[in-house]
Amino acid sequence: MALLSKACIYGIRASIYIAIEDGDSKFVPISKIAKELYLSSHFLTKILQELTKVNILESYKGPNGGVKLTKPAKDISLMEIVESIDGTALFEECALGLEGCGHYYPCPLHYSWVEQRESLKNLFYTENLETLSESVKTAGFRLRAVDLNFIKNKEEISKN
Amino acid sequence: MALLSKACIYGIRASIYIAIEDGDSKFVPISKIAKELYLSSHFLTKILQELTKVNILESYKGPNGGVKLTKPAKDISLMEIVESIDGTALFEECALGLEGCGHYYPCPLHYSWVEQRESLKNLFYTENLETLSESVKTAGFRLRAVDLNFIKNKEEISKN
DNA sequence: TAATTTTCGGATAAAATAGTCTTAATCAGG
DNA sequence: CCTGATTAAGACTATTTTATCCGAAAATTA
Repeated sequence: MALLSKACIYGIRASIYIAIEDGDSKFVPISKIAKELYLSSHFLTKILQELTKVNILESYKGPNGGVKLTKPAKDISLMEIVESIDGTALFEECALGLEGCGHYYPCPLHYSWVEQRESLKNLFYTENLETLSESVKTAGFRLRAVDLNFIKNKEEISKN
Repeated sequence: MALLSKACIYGIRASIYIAIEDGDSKFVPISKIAKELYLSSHFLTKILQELTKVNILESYKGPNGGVKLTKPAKDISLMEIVESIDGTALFEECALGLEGCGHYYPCPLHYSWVEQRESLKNLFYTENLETLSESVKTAGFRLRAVDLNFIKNKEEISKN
């Protein structure tokens, strides 16, 4: 099991890409994003529709159309995107899935998990489309898959 | 999306229950565990079979049979259980799902996530069936659902 | 040996997630 | 005001996860 669903991961990658392409001032076609990030354009369309619905993106039909950010990249946190696609379960719920878990009726994992959860929440609130797109633009951080066939030492490159 | 799958959550709750019932020295019937924790005994049987397969549990058929821990509760970490059921993705993989993400080809979230991931890993390695079952036995921490119909202020009880 | 209790494991069903495809609406440019 | 390009929307399919059911096998008790 992963931390985020694929839909969410794709939505985040696409959003960062839009920010890189100055998608706060002009429309970026979904087909272009999908091609650049090696994603299915149909699936991505469906995901970005959700972000349009919650007003993180704005879409425009027809030639020169596409999607763009509704506000400056620095004002869109990762949290907004994740909550829109995966919901708030990860940041709000009990690790053991017990309803009503809290200080009054804690589960055995409650206090450790709350601490962890808050730290995770903080991470997602702090990261935003500006910080993330900057690290791609200036430091060459990666937004898409690497063709592992060209890599000699696969163990090595996965080191932290 | 939640942190852990339901199968995993049920497996953890059941394991803690087994530890509480001194399941390191005697067999505890799965039907009893399921009944006490309000879980489907069939589904739980299937989940615990996996824990038997990886040698965290030992099973015995027939009357007075059931499952028991293969080693002392304090030697079984939460990590062992989670890895057996949900795999290692959560603790090893890139938050954006990029293969080969690491120091050499980091994704924009890499360094923040690695820090978080290590902290999460530490939590799961530290917690074990003894610490967890102790908090249920001595502090009355909760292993099963509360009937929320009896609770007046549902907001209040979910406070951290 | 027969009845009972329990796990094991395969078959199936239901629900959630992931992904594809088609159609309709809309727009730009000629 | 056509025509081609482009996106939105939603129907459709596939896969994975979650859950149930049932018969078989194993062990115990009587």
